[in-house]
Amino acid sequence: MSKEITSRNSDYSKWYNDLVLKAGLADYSAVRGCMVIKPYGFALWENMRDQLDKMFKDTGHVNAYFPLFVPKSLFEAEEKNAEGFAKECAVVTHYRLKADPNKKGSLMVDPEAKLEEELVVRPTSEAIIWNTYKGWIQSYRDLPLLINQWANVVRWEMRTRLFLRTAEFLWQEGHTAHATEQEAVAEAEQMLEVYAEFVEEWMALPVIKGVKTESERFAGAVNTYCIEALMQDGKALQAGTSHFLGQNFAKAFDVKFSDKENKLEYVWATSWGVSTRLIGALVMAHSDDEGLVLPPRIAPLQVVIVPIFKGEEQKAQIDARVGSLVQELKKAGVRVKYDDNDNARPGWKFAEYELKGVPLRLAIGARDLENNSAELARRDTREKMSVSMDGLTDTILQLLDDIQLRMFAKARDYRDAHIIPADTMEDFLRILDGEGGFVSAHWDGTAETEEAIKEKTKATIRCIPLNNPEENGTCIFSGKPSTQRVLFARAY
RNA sequence: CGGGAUGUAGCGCAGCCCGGUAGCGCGUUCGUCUGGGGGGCGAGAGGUCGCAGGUUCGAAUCCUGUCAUCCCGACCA
Repeated sequence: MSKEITSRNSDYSKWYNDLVLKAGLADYSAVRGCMVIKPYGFALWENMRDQLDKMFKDTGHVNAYFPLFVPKSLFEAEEKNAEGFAKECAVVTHYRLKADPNKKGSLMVDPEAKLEEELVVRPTSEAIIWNTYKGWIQSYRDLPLLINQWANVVRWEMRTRLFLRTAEFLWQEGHTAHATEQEAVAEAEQMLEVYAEFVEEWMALPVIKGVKTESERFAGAVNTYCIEALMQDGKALQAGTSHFLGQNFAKAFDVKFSDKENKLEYVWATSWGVSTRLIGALVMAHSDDEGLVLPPRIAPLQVVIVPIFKGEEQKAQIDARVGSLVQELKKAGVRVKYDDNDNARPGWKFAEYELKGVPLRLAIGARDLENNSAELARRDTREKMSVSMDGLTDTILQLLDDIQLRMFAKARDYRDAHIIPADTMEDFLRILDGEGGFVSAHWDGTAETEEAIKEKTKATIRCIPLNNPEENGTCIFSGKPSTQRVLFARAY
């Protein structure tokens, strides 16, 4: 009907856009490259954010907030980082508008209000944060400093896509300072584990933990850890990154501390982040041609109850039955909605809640009242069953758990079936041009080869998996000796 | 920044080639019958045709410019 969505087969990109727009996650805005996150999409982000925030705090971090603007002189202090982001920075040059004398009703930038120093709108906050940390850290007793911030950042992208790449996006960025290298490395690894746990257990999305190659590494980092997920179209998506920054920022911003021997040392740093991009990953990994499929643990709504009735009398009976059930479910911590809006009919509601990916739908009508039953439909398998009203809360709790596990298992099976070894460039390309996925291949370790393969196949090295087995072989491209396979894929 | 496409009612589109004052579906409003998979019937409301110029007696339609968005590339989380 009016909410037909494009099928995955006919046009995957269009399917994704349709889903995001029609399920009410986001909307385009009047600003090029920037989107509006609508209430339903934001509710999803809130659930993700709340859980991540809890996990950060459980690992000893605290939240703070740093400015949106970074003076250019600070921004350029860490050279590699500045260079890496320079091409996509929005810059504030003036601080005032005035009426345009040549055009009535229009405003113009006041040329007399030019800033002495331009302000860079943060593409990431290392610069302003390390400039601040300098004043906070004197002694080893001030360490470690474990701070996270929830913020927006701006990266002026040429080409944008809802959630996956927008000019402005929401994220969290953790920035930590440590007395020793080992401690900082451990922190970066720990946060990678936190991300992996969150994405797998809450978003039901299996990930591969790994390390980036030098050319894919965060600008200014010594080492970049990442979690990589696989979408249904066979393309990979970086779901989160955690960086060991060494002493690069400490040196650039002169952040030193006195150690126990009263020697001055530069501190060791990490930073780590995930963004609203995760919502894009969630959509592309689980959803189907009917709409979103959301994992119960982060679904804004877990259960929707739809009454089916003729006349006020039946409606009142259903209300009474549902009322106590809703109370019970809420007490059990279930996010439930009783949709008794009489403006939409049951069939319409069924389709609408499927589009929105609500994990469970309960329909109750006159027949059910007689039989003390209800019709329960699960979104992931689209399976419908008649269940007893007795013990229904337990039935629902169990099903929600089952959906969560099943969604993960399904995504994991798909992912596992799409990690394919290749030993020739012919195989390599055949896999990518076919169903896609990760191609596990030997690489000689040089940036030149990596670049050449990218040029030829559009595939990049997504990561060198953690605990990657040693295996002697020859580079798939250059034929030079190699000690391990790495994962290639076309990526978002 | 290069290539392609689109802008007409809240949404999706037709009309444009061949100029004559705007139409369809969905939604919406009212009434009614309805209700277990996106309802039926009847009656309404709703549009300076993205914006600015130009050609013409007359422009949604032709011309020029401009803005915006989407898709494909180069860049990136």
